[in-house]
Amino acid sequence: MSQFWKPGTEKPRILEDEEGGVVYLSHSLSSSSSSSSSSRYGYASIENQRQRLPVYKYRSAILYLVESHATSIIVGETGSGKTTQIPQYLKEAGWADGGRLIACTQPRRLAVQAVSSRVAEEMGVKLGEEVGYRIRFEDVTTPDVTRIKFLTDGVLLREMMDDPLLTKYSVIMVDEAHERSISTDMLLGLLKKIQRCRPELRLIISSATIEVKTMAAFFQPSKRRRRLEGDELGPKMDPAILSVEGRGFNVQIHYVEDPVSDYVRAAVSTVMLINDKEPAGDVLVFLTGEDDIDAAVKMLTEEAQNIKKSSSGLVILPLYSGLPRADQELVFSPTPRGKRKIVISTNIAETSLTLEGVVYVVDSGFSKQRFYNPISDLENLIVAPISKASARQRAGRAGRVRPGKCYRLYTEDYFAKEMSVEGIPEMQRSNLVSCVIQLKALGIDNILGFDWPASPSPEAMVRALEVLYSLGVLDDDAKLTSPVGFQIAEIPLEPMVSKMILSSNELACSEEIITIAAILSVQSIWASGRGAQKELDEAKLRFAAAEGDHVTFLNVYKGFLQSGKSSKWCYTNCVNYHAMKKAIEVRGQLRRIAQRLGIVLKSCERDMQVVRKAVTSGFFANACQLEAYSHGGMYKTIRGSQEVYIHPSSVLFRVNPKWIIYHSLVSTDRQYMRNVISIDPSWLIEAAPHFYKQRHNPVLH
DNA sequence: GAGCACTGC
Repeated sequence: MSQFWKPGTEKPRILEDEEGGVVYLSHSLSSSSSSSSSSRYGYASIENQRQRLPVYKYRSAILYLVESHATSIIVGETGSGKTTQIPQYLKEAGWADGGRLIACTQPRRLAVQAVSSRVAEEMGVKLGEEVGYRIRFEDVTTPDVTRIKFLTDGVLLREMMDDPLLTKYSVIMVDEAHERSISTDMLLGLLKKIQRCRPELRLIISSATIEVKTMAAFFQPSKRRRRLEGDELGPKMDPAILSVEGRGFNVQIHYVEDPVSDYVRAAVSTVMLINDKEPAGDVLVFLTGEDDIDAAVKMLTEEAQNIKKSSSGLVILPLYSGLPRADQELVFSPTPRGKRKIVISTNIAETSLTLEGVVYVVDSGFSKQRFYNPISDLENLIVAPISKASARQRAGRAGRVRPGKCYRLYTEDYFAKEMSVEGIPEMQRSNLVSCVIQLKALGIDNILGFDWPASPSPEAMVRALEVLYSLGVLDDDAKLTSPVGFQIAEIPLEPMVSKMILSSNELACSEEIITIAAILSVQSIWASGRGAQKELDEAKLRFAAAEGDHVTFLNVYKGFLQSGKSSKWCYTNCVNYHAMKKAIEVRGQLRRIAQRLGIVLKSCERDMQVVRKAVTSGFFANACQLEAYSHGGMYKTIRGSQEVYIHPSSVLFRVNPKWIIYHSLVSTDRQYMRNVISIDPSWLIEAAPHFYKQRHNPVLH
């Protein structure tokens, strides 16, 4: 065993850049690696395996930085082992002594589960004891026993509602911070605030991109604060930066010489070229969405049939999240001997899923990205160029098993000069209603002055404040109202859905509304079509309610319960069994929360008018009136006179009631309303007098 | 008669 640095002993040799207050560690200075030279095929103990990870060389440096700096930023490519090893190093160094906890957050649930079970295995303990995890619905930890806890960043944000200073934790490691999700950014902003009250708390920000200057600048204390701190004992407030190399193989990058006009066609011919010229190895193609992917699969299948050479066999598989589970799993099956697997995927393969055996990547340079317009309050999905960071991540997918190649369907000049370094943080591309209410609930009064890693536009924040005001969540001073505001903040759903649940109490239909809220929170309860469109439409008719989609959901739920929650029943009725199971889980959680908030669980039996009124109380802002019968029924929103249409998947498509409320809009060539319910316009003034009366709406008066 | 990049509480 090599000697590790312990607090109080001589520090390891590290270069310090006092000017910027940033610590760099050059590779040559790192402590000697004790990576074992035993054959990689031979037996290696867990300890040996741990020591072979690139991060191991930096063990004492990391512990030194964490001891001496309030915030350490660790840059490490995939395969460095930072996620599994750093929490263990911290525990070994005593950071979990005295009943304290080490936290490590992840953006995704699956990662939380995978990483925690790996770490438990390495430590030789039972998952849920010394090492545990927590995600929504699953708290696999034991109080006073668990020392290392993996959790989603969303869960840690929720934990702050009960314990605003997160006092249980001695170190919090925020992993995958480069992804810049809304909850990661919120967490970073809040952790920076917590640090001021808890100087003993240590933060580790873990990022895969080299561009960490902005992150370091964010955690840099202001000059004034630094003066105040003076020479006090304790960690330096200046963030430290440490870079750890990854363990990926080299990936050779190829660019096109001239820009391509049709990236689907270009992707297909590139795959054919790889198949023709390159040795065995699977291919991963990044396109933007279902349409692109289906087109590419079709073209490739045709081309492959045309050549039909003796040995050339392609296994062509699409991959996107909307694909039925069984089809998704096909991409993980081993490639048959003599065949080449071609996976054509969305961004899901960039971060969420890892495919082994990929040696060639084809990168279109585009992905679908969400953009939010605070003026129209609309979120749109738009095909947009990816960032350099994304391009690098995609390329890295080719180097997991052996040296690979990445074919970029854009020019080198474009990559160098036009591609942005990093993507726009999600915070700046989204509706902020949920985010703002959560900050308010944590006592952040000055939302416009909140110190974010990347500030959203003032327009977006003002819009969120307006919506929350109209829902009665905020008062004239933009403070959370009591009890409504606090209750809505407590419910882990969009505020408009939460408002609907609160109103269901007075309307005595909480059981029905909670069912609707649960079903709206899962992707879709209908089995995705794939050639069975007719069956799906027929199945929908069996459940269809004249009132609209929300009431239809209640019928499906009733049928599912009567079948004994049968998967066979789901199959024959084109209902997605997994989605129903998830909805039932969410429903259980919501019932518990509702009870805690004093909502009486009560069914309205067959009275659907109260159900529609409850929906109206949350979604009054989405009310529309039928204007014309063109294109199957053109509606206009009452609020903004925006032209909208009922989505053909709705049970009210072509039924066209005069007044409806929609749950959400999808924007394509038109604005389509998904999940609509018919209402009586008089309910609007009843539900939101301030919202509709102040506008002197001629339609309603 | 059309479509859902990806997450999360």
